[in-house]
Amino acid sequence: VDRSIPRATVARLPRYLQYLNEFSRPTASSDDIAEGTGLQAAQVRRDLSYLGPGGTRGVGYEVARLRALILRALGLLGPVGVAIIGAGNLGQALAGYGGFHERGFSITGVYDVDPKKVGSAVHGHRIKPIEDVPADAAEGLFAIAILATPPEAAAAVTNMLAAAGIRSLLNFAPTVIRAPSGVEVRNVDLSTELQILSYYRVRPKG
Amino acid sequence: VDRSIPRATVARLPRYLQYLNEFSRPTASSDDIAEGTGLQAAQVRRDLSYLGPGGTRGVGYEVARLRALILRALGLLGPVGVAIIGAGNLGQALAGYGGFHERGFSITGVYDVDPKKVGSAVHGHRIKPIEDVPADAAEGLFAIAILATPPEAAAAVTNMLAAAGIRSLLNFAPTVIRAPSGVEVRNVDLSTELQILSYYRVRPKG
DNA sequence: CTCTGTGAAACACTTCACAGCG
DNA sequence: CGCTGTGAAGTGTTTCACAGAG
Repeated sequence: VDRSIPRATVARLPRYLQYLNEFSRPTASSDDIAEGTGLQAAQVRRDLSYLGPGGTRGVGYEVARLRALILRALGLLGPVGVAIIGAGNLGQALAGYGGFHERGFSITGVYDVDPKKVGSAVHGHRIKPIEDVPADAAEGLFAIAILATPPEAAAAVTNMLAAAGIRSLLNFAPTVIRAPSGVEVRNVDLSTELQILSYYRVRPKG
Repeated sequence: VDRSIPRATVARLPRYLQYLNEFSRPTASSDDIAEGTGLQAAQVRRDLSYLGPGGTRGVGYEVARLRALILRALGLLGPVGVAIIGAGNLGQALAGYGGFHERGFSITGVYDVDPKKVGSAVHGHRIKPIEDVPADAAEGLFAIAILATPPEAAAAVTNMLAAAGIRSLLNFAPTVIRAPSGVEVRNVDLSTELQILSYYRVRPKG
């Protein structure tokens, strides 16, 4: 039996979770979920089938149970530690994002190179020196790192994190990061998104 | 001849553009680009082939020409107007992002519901009332809208924009948006990204 | 010889359509 | 009867491997 879930399905699981959080009735059918998320009912059923049998034929999926199944599949049984690298504008804004705890994450550190920033606090998190990253990572303090550095620094920081055993990176710096092997990198870049949208503006439904 | 470009390729074009911007030599081979972006050389060639013949066998792609081809394919011949809906924390931060002009976009308006905010300015952009959106959109002032509203407001704003003929939305609100037909929506959500990364933290290389 | 551009094969993902459970 | 779960078909994407241009 292959226990792994297709990448495309993994990318949709958070969407189901989000929808289920706002769902009021105790059970939801694949049609309900499809309707609410804008996906096909067949796709919803296929996706959820990877989590193991979770529904009741003739009824649908028990919402509370399905939520738990998705959280377990995503590895969100307990809080997951997240480090923010870079305490500039963006890093500080991210540190202030209130939804971390509620969604199963906790900020375990905010790091910066600038000695003038180190020691001060943003949104209740003391800023630590970047040199502390390897030790904190090795200690298992955090499992995911958010890169909020200037683009020039991103490559060096990536290597430092990879060497320290961190395998999950969320990159906000507008630069191409070559993922070291075994490391999963997700890029979130405003310009990239706008450029993609620009294509579909001219050529709808490509 | 089918002139349309596969979605997966469109999503990678900005990455090529970013890489080419930092490339110093006058010509780049598919191996160079693959090396720099972390993709396969065959994929680079296939992607670029959708732009029409652009390379020289035995040499590679002329960087300046290739950049122009990609920009044209993305519909970025002249500046594209972008509206920011919602002048809260996030909306203000986005309005301050300096890279818009350089990347071919220009902010044509920042809109908010709150009468107390309307009239004041953020980063040089006067905040307009949300009621102005339909008229401004109809006038062709902007072609892409960035949603930076609270999640409760996102659905209503989406409908308003769709009715006004806007077909490209970048949604930063952490909520599920059902795209009206013909409208391309891209979601950028921190929690979603972290949840996906959490999966690969537990199960590398899925 | 180097490197592009592309048929063809391989792979991944989505959708259809329906057997069969509750 | 309503709905799940899934073979099988359909579609989209990636990779291989090489003919042929420069």
